[in-house]
Amino acid sequence: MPVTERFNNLDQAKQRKILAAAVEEFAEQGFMQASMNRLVHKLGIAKGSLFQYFGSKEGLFRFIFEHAVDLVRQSLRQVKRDTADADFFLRIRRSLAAGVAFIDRHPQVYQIYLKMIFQEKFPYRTEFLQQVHLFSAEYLTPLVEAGIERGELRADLDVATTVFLLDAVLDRFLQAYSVSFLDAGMGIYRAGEDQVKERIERVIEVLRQGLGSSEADPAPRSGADQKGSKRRHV
Amino acid sequence: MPVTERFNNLDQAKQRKILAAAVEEFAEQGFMQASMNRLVHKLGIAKGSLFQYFGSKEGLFRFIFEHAVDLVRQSLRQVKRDTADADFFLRIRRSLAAGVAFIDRHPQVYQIYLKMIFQEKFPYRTEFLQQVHLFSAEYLTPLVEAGIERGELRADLDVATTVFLLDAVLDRFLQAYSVSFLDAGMGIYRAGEDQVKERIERVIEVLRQGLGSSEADPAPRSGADQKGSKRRHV
DNA sequence: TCCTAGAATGACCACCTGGTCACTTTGCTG
DNA sequence: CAGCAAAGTGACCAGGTGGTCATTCTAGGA
Repeated sequence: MPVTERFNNLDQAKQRKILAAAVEEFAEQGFMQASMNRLVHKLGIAKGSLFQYFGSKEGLFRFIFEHAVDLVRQSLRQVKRDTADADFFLRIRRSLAAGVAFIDRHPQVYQIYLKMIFQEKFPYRTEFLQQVHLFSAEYLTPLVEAGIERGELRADLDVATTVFLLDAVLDRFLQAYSVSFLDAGMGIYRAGEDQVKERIERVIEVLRQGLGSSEADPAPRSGADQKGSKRRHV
Repeated sequence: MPVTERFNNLDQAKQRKILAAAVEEFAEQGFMQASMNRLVHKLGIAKGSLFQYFGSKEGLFRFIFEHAVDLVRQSLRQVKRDTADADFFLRIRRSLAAGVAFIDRHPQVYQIYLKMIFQEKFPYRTEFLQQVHLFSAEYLTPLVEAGIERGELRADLDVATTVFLLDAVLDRFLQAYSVSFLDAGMGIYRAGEDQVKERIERVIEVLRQGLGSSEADPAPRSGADQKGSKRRHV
C-alpha cells in the first residue's frame, strides 16, 4: 500500500479540492517556498490530516508531480496521433498550438515545470529534466527524420541541430505565451486563439525559409574569426 | 548617504569577499531561500555587521543586482562595438560567443538571472525583465534592420518575428551551455571553447539557410488550415 | 596613558517552517 | 444503544528566518 491509501479513500470531490489547492501552492511558490501550513489553512482541514494522506511535503509533491507527468504524456501522445500524416511544418504548428492549449488547460502545471528547470532544489528535478529531454528527443527526432525523408526538409540538415533549434523555438514560444516580456514585443503573451495561431505561422514560416537572402549564400565560414587566435573578452 | 556607506568604508578585499559570498548564496538559493544567517556564518562576520552594511536582505540583493546589471550592460556595449561592421551572421555568432564567455566569467550572475525569470518573488523582477527586453530589443532590432538593408537577410523578413526567433535561439543556447539536459543531446552543456564555437556555427547556419527544402517551397499556405475559415498567413 | 567616536558583535525577538502524536470525533456493526 | 476501529484534529516541538540593539571592542588623538 502506498502512503496515499488514506487519501484515496476520500470522496472524489474532496480529493480534487485538495489536489487543486496543492497544485496552486506549488505553482505559485515552488517547492521549498510552498507552505504546508498555508495550504492546510486554504483548505480548512487539519494539518495532521494532510500528513496522514501524503506522509510529507515531498510525498504530496511526488503525487502531484506524477499526475502532471501523466497529463503531459497523454497530451503528447494525442498530438502525435492527430498529426501523424500531415506535412512537417503543419505538424510543428499543430504541436505548438497543442502546447498552448495545454497551458490554457493546466496553467499551474506549466508554472511548476518552468520553476523546476532553473530551481535546483526541486525533488526529482534531474530525473524530470532527463524525462523531458527524452520526450523531446522521442517526439521531435522522428518528426525531423520523416520530414527529411519526405523531402519537406533540406536533405543536408543535421538532425540533432535541427531538433535543438525546434526545441528552442517551441519552448520559448510557450514561455512567451505565459510569462510577460519574453515575446520580444511580438504579442504572444496571453494572446487570444486567433492571434496565437497567426504568430505561430509567422515564426514557423521564418524558420522554414531561413533568415539569409538567397544571394550571398555560400562560404559562410571564412572570416568567422578575424582576430585570429583565441578570444575571450566581453 | 546610501545605506551602504559603512560598507564602502571597508577595505577592498573585505568588500570583495562579502560580495562574492553573497552572490554565491543568491545564485545557489534564489532570493527567498537565501539565508542571511548562513551567509554570515560562511563569512565569519557578525550578523549585525551585515545588516549595518546593507540594511536588509533586499538591500543586499539590490546592491548585488545593480552590480550585475552593470556588468551585463558593459559586456553588451563591448560586443556591439567590437562587431560593428561585421556581416550579420558573424555578428550573431560573436554575440553568442560573448554570451558564453560572460557565463564563464560570471556563472553565478547568470544563475541569478535564470532564477529570476520564472521565480516570481524576486525583488525588482518585473523591472528587470523589462530591462532585459529592452536590451534585447535595442541590441537585436538594429542588427536585423542593418542585415536587411545590407542584403544579408531576406528583404521580406518581419523584424519583430526575426528578433523573437534570434532571442529564442541565443537564450536557449546559453541555457543549454549552463544547465544540463537542455541541449537536446547536441553537446553544448559545459562544452569546451572549440566545441562551443563549432556548435554555434552549426546552429546559426541552419537558422540562416532555413529548414525547408528549396523545392516544394512556395504555396506553403494551402492546406495549412484544414478546418477552413479564417487564415492570417505570414 | 586615557578618552571617546564609531564599528563590530551576538543574544534576543517574533514569527514561520515541516512534522508528530495524544486526544476527540465519526460512523459502522452487533 | 454500546463498543470500537478508523479518521480527523491542532497544540506542540525543534529548528529555522529576517531583523534589532545594548553592549563590547578598537583605533587614533590628546
